[in-house]
Amino acid sequence: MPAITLPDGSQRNFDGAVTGTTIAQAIGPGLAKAALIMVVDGVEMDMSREISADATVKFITRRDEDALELIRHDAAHIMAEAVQALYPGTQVTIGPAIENGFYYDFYRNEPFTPEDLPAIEAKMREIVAANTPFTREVWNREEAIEFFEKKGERFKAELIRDLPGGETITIYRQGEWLDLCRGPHLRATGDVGTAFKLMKTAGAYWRGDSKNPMLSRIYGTAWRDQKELDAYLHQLEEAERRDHRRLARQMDLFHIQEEAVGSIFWHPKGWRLYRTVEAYIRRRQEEGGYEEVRTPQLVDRKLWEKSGHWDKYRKHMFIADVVEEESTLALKPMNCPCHVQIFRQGLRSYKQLPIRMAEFGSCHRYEPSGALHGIMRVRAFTQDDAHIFCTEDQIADETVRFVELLESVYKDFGFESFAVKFSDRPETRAGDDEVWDRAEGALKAACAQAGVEYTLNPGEGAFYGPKLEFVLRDAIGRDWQCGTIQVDFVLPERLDAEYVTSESGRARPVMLHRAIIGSFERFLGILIEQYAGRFPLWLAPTQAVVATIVSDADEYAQEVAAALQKAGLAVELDISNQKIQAKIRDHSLHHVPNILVVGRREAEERKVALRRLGGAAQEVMTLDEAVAQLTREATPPDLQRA
RNA sequence: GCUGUCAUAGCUCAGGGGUAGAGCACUUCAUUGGUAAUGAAGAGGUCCUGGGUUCAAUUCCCAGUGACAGCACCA
Repeated sequence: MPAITLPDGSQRNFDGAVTGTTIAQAIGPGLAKAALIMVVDGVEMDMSREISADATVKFITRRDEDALELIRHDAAHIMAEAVQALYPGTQVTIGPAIENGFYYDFYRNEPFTPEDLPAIEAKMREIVAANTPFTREVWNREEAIEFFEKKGERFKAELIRDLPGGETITIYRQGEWLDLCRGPHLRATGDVGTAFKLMKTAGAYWRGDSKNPMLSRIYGTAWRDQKELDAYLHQLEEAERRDHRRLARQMDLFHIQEEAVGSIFWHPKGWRLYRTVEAYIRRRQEEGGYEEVRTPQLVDRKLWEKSGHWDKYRKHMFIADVVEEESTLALKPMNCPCHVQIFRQGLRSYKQLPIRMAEFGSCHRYEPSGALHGIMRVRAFTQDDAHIFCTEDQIADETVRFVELLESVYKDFGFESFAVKFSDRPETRAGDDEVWDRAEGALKAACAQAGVEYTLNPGEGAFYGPKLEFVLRDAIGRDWQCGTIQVDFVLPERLDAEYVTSESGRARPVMLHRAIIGSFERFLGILIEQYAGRFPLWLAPTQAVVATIVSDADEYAQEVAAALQKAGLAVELDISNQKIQAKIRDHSLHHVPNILVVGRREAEERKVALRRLGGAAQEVMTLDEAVAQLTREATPPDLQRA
């Protein structure tokens, strides 16, 4: 006699076991029609499942956000059925719901191409229209393996074989077609609805391992209704407009070309943006007790051998052989070994710690060609790198200080929210477990002290220590690691860094590797997308354009531009033979934040008509006022606070 | 690196076995205008590179390079 408690607190009693469908019907015909799935004591279950004990039950309908994942998961199944119907011999593997949609990985000699998608999508719509019920079956493990092997589905068989011993093996059937699946599922294929679309094909390794065969993946998107789907597709188009590669061309910030793949040619405007960010970070770090250094680009392989990088990353290093000598140099892929060399000059005392050594370090890494992405992932980049040499006791305080600085910097750049990941020991690593226990423990304690909430990223730490990653998201929804802090007990040992203790003994410092923005290239890419090119004034590559209405005002316009330039603003002069409308349009399209319009009237009165980007109104003021106002507005946020 | 797609004017793109086009940008001329496109004329191409097929290749085939998407990688 199960008593079912509903979300509103009310209870209903049934004689004997009941299905979700029965409960929903008892509550009302509307719910019975709408309920896609039930949640029993927090566990999602098919509507057809029976409940025989007391339980708390709620139902998920199309109105619930939670329905999205179910719809997407079912859409993946339906896609798999469609594919196998159209392309016999294709093997199924896995097909989960993901953010905004779903995918399914297939094994097939001929990979799927975009041309295949319309037919598959059409077949899917047929299956949805048929509204075939999903039914759940519990199978015996051995029989399931045998069944799939007989069918030639070796990937499925492997999946079942690898399921943990006690796991119930469930099969979901939709008409003739069936798949191994944990469930739960919607009631029938029709519940998926019609708001879905197949998006693209791609290769993906079986079980995410490049040693395994490559599968053919099809991505789709699915939503609760057409409106949501349209909104999503529209959002994708908008994101494309924010793409930093496109904006860089449009705004003349930088370019990349074949002769220097993965390296950036910074144009004057892009470089100005770069220097503005660099100057800002330099000020913030000086204020934060860092000392800036500069270390060599080319360093003998002996140092990389000692640090362990040669062993692990040699394939990703640019090597320079010297004909005249018997030496092999490498372009530095990172700065830490060099910073240790500075630390090692002379005797260090415990009284000097912590030492915060910063460098805008230019690094080169031979990134795999497929990893390159605009300015976000390159082969030559500059980090806002620093290493904090400190004692074990100082780790927590230094981490707190760092996190505070990072949060303040991100806020100044307009990033209010970002993800934090804690990456712990990887499989191949330097240092024994005791050292890793200490390093991970110290970093966790520091997080607690700093009030940092993170998600765990198991096994993703650096080879020498655990790390916190600060992740920002680009316009297309891709996540990028920018900031990081890493606890390292290993390199000081390998590179023999030590200091004199209060007892006049010798001890190893701990190294904290840390970066706030990470690489300038990546951060600027994200910054461009974040603002869609419409930067706040202090970051704008062109802060103002002086545009004339008539050529009689040319001379005065030059004077205005000179005055702004003298005040430190990035200003351009437009005395071209164009109508003012055309000039406004042109500079607005290039996201110039301020246009100072001068005509005969302004020239006579020594005024300017200031027009803000996107605004229709203009404000007439004297030249002096304009200079003062724009200078004030263009002051970087840290200097405004000072 | 792997799988797929793509590569034509500065940019965005159309085209197609018989040496090529549009819009924007650019140059020149006319126009001196009041807040998101003044008009006209002109210039601009090794159709990514190298092979092959063909009477003929920018177009078809093969290879390379690069870009894009995803996967793998990311000290």
